[in-house]
Amino acid sequence: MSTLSDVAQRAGVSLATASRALNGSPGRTVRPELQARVEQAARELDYQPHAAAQTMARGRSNSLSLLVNDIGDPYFASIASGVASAASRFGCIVTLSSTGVDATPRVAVLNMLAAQRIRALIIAGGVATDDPGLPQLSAALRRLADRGTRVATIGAEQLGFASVVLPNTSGAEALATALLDLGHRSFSIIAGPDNRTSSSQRASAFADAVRSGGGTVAANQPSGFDRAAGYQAMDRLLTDPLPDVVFATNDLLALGALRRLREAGLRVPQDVALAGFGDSDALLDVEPGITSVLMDTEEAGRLAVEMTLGDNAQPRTEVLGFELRLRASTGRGQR
Amino acid sequence: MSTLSDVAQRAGVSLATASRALNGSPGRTVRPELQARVEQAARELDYQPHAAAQTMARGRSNSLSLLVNDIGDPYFASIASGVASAASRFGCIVTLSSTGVDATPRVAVLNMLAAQRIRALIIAGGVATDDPGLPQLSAALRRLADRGTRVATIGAEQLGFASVVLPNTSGAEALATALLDLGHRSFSIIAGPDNRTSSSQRASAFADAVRSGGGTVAANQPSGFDRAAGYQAMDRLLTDPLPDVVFATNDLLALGALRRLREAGLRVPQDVALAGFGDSDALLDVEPGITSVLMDTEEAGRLAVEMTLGDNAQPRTEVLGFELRLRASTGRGQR
DNA sequence: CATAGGCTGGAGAGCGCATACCGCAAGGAG
DNA sequence: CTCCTTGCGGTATGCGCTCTCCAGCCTATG
Repeated sequence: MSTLSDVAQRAGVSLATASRALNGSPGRTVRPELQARVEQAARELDYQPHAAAQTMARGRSNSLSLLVNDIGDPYFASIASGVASAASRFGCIVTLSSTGVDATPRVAVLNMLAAQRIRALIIAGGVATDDPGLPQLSAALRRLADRGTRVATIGAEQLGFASVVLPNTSGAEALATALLDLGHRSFSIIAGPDNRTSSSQRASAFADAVRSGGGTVAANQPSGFDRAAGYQAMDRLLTDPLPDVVFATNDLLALGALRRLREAGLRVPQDVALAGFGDSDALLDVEPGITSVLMDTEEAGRLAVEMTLGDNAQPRTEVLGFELRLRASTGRGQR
Repeated sequence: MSTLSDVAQRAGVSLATASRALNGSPGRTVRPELQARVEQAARELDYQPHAAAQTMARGRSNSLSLLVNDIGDPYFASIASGVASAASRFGCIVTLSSTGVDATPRVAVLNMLAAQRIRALIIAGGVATDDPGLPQLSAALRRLADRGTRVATIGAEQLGFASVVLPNTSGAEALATALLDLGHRSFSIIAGPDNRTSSSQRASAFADAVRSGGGTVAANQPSGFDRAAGYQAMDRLLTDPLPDVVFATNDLLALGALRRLREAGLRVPQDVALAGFGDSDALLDVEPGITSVLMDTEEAGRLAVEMTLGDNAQPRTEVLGFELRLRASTGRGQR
């Protein structure tokens, strides 16, 4: 493993010159001839800079860290994709932590990341608003930020950092309006856990929009955020007369509900219409097509990177766009 | 930002003692009283070790790197999930690179990783066997390995490193046998690109097993590896009389084919049976259920970590298990 | 022709930590 | 009671690099 001083020696220059030639130095230049000699020496020795040494000498690292609930979840995977591509444009190494939803393991991870002196931290995925570890998580985050790590969150603006805000409210409103326009009048909401801001935001914005548009919304029971929860929630809804539309606050819930409907022999949208939120890839192959609100999650990742690494002063929060995807599952309003 | 020497000073001990108290030292112990004093001082100062400095002093880092084609793809996301959880058990930081399928950008990434002096590298996802950048990729990989990085691959055993081998051959054989047992006789294969080993392995193993079981296999045309490719391949198949079964070498191809079949008004499995490979989550919500070969990709990630970080001498290659998932899409053989 | 000022190369001081080595004290064996 | 061993704390070196400071040269200017 050759070092910079090997390169310098071989090129017949000083360590300082070799460093300047290979990695540049603000406001300094190296005579082209020496520059070339150094570069050739580096090539001949197959020199690779030692990132840790650079980090130490420079006093800052070039790694960015992404914290997600579950990297196996397509939602987070898609964010990771955006983060990875954007970070590579900044020459940053991306480190990944998949911590689950609880606050406590996150605190542990944050401490490891503090040791890394990471340049930026992006947190995707919320924590339950009533998680007992929340104060410690906030404190750990605050410490990181105080020490120079730029923090941004995606869909967790309540933490008080730069944030990509999901179009929960605007998207849910737009969806509700569109469904009313289609002629639907009675709605049930499968809301997911009520201690997760994104699902409760979607649910309440949807309900408000429906009511102010003259529709009715049935009370709903909190649950999980995945297919199984959707299945169970739908199961409970089956005991009462069905509404025109079941709105699930995310796609997985909607898919779980769909499964229960199929098992009950009910047709979508003839017997009941169904809508989700997120328009994740999981909807791609389902028949009938499920109405949903498309969020460009890759773009969310990109924006978050931009907010932390971009040099131009970025706004502290940025609202992600959305697109309504009206599909067969909500019919054409001829009901 | 307090340093170890701050801690030592506050605790009234030397730097060395503080280091030993906080991070241990092989074969050395610290008197319990001093140990406690150091720990308290660290707590009071909110001391965090400087990972780069430790890396430098120790001469090795504790980061593991995962290289995938596309982290947004559920297959890779699932591997990443396994890798992340296993790596955290080893106290390793995971860095993620999502490089696409081409060899050349991978070489660039490998150079960055070389600078990181990473402890282990896990490569998931193959490269085309005829990629012009392949020799350079091999060379870069070899250099990394020579410098002490432990390399493992998932589904790319041809690179010559420790490897988790996908059950392409055994799984495809088992599937073919099962389909023959169901009474199917004529098969078409949607094989994906023929320069990707996993798809060509599955295709040829499947074809061999079918033939030796008395069935017939139609020649197939290479294509991509995603839904669009499956759609187009199915489109071409529609011009000829349909076989009993269409086997796609991965699930996304199968889903693309399914879409084309639906558009053509053909029913699965009544008009034609359909099978995929991988049993990814994408199949979860599709009706009818698609027969596939389940691979535990999370486990693959875990195994790869074990092979690189585990201290006990690991076998150089490990074959991933599989499970046949026979579902409605291949009928019950009453045809 | 003298001198200021820009350019560029080199010397050297750290960055924060682990660890080899040294020294001292206490305890056991002879 | 002495000598050797063992246990443990401290000192100091160096990991590989960046960057500040200084010195030399060359050019421009009065």
